[in-house]
Amino acid sequence: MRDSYDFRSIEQKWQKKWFTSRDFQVTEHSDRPKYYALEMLPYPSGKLHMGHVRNYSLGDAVARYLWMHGYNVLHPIGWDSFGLPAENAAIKNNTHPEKWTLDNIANMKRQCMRLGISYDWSREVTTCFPDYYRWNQWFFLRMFERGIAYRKKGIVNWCNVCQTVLANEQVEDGRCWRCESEVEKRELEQWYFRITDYAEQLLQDLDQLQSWPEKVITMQRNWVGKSVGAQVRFSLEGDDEPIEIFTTRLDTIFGATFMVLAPEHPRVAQLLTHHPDGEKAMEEVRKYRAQQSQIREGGESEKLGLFSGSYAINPFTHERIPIWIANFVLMEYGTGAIMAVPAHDSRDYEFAQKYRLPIRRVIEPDSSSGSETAHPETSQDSLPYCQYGRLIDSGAYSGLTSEEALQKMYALIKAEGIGEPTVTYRLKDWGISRQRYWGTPIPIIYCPDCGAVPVPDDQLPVRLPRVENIKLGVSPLATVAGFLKAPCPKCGKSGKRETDTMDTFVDSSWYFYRYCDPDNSRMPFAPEKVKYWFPVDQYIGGVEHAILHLIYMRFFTKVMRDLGLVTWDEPVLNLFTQGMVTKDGAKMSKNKGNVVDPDEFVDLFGADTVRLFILFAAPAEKDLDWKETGAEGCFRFLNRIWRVFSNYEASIGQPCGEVQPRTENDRKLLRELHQTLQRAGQDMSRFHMNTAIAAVMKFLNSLYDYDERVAEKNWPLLRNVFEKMALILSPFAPHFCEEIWERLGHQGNISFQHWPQADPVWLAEEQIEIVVQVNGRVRGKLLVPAGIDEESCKKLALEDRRIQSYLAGKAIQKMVYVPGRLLNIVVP
RNA sequence: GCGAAAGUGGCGGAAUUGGCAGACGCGCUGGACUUAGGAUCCAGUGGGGCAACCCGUGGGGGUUCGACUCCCCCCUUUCGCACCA
Repeated sequence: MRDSYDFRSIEQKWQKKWFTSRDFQVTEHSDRPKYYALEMLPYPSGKLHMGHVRNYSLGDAVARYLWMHGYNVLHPIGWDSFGLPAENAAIKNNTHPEKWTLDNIANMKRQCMRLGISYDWSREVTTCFPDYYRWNQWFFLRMFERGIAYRKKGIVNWCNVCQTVLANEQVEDGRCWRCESEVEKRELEQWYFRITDYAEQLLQDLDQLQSWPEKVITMQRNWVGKSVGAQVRFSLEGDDEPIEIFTTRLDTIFGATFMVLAPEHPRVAQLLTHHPDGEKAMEEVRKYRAQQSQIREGGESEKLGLFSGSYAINPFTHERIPIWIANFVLMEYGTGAIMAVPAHDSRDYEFAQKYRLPIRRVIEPDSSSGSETAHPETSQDSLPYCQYGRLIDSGAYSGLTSEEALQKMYALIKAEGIGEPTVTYRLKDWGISRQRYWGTPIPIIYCPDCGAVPVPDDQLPVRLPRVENIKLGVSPLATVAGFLKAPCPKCGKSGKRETDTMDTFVDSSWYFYRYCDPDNSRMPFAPEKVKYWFPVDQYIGGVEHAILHLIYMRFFTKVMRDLGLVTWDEPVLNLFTQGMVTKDGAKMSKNKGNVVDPDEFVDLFGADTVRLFILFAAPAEKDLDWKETGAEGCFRFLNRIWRVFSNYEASIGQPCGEVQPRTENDRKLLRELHQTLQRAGQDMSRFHMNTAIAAVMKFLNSLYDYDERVAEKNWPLLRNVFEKMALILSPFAPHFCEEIWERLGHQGNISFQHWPQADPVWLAEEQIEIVVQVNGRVRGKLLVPAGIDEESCKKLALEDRRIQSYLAGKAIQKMVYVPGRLLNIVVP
């Protein structure tokens, strides 16, 4: 790398300047319009990986680009610093989670600084500090007051080897991510957030998120999983207590030939007491339950079921139908019981075939609506038929369409009191309890008399006590006597603190509000500060957060709105999901040993090159394969600029007069410069960083061309060229551009200069090239004056010898003329 | 199985509204400068053919003067969901 520009000293110089003179610190007091650029806050796992570098390079390009457009840009960073990995690392390395975490933060902060990202470091938020997590507790208490935070028994993932609850994300293919033993389901008492109360809003307000990726919207919509249907009570034969089922296809109820309960359904045990061989049946049911509690390993497992011995009455046909218990019905969804309509549901059909249960067709394709080519259906082979259609063999409803029948049937069940139209959601309440140490203590004291009592606000934060020697199998906080015992805030009697901590997704649900007012000790944030900065104008992060984090933060904002803290429904206007950084096509992971360390490449090429390459190598939303030779190419590009700049520096270093193009070469270069400005600006506003950079590279080639063929250089022009190049490249390679900017005799941070606009005068070409086609094939090109009219252009084309040879005296059928573009001559 | 996105040179990728396919970069080939080149500069680089020219955007149809782009069918890959009643 001999002869390369001295990126080490240049980058150090500017980083020092930016951060000591606090160039990027912002306040709400500005006459510029505000812009909030946000990147997902990192988990401090040790060192930055290339995914972080990509995220922050993108965010920084956006932030600096907007500064140059006159905005007051908030661009903060923080650390999502509670969580399991810290605890695991502590156990493994015999250290403390706090030390491990703070060391990692220090290292990663150094790495961020080294990349020259324009963060406002005065707003750094660290979620494991009491001045942050006390507000988690504060939010918890507000939610507790409103019944949004509540305690209930729930099914959780339990690893018997590690003796702990696992988050869903920590269960991979039904096994514990650490010890790979099978995960069980356990019933435990846990704290929950009633996110289901917001299910409808979370769904509805997706419409406000016009510039979120379609993919994320779809994933969220599916996650909330709304189904419109009805709950219907089926009375039992010889039993007063009916069983309620949920269906979205009430129109098929005349075809309901049996009922199926989930193995966990509360009525199962009671029903089986009437079973001739109840013991054995119960044994079978336990098998199903055990099977269900393991998470199934992909694909559907075989449907198994047994007859309960009891019968229900179909409220529409008044027929008695057998009640079965089967492994394919889920207790968690709907009512845990279904009416089975084998003719019109593929699962019911499969089950009915296996156990030889009656199948009755009640819907047929609606030939009157739709383009259905009316096959004379021979019922058997076209079943199950799962679409809407027209009802048959359905009593008074026969002949109606599904839609018509549904409305009438909903009305009937309501009138008869046997059911009601219902909406169900897949979304479940958010279980936030973790039997772990490194997290926010839940601010609750259990009093033998008063029950679960909230810790009063003035006693916040409930500090996380220091626990040495964290062990498995023991809830760490329960081992700290000084923490565990606490007087009941209501009656003063001796009580016990909650020893569970909060899910770390709570921390990341509102951190971006805290950035607006990070030092507030009276409130999570001052509403007026948040009001100034919000909503987030651009959020950038990995698509892996499409569901959890991005739904939780939307939920939190809605709760905050209901608490009167904010006035909007949605916190983030625009979301951009970047692609992954891979190596040799595979996700980087320690196991595979293909992790690329950013530090190594910053050492080798400098931060500007690394940033440039990571934005250039692929469109930002797609996966990017890290290639060292590619990074070298970007390094070469910066060096090429540097080389030609160094040659000219003495002549253009100081302002040297007006730009006056004198020759055709001058004019050509100037035109190309302005075309580049145009292109780069357009591309950046569309997040097409790769093509924006390509445009500048292309321009550099023109500059080399100019350098080679023009002996008498136009210094004012070249000065202008370097100014503009430095400006448009500065969001990507800021140190490099600052240096050039300074050497051109300018003062002041280049990111606060105006983005250079293309001058329309120089965008207009005097001569344009018209493509001439014959029958759609390119047969020639004409250089014509820009304002040429259609007739002269056609005339020129027909006079062209080459074109004539293709026409060969044939009669012209048609000529298609696209002004400024092409002429297509059609001949037989 | 359902849903979404995507398939373009040796590779990463370009191509506002249908209008010169392959910008830009990597790699490769040749040359220059050099004791040297893994530095730099210049030239070339989709395939076939000496050439004129022909063929080329996963495959097959279609619409159009004109299709990477629009429509229909099929194949492949990636991602998401996965017994949701």
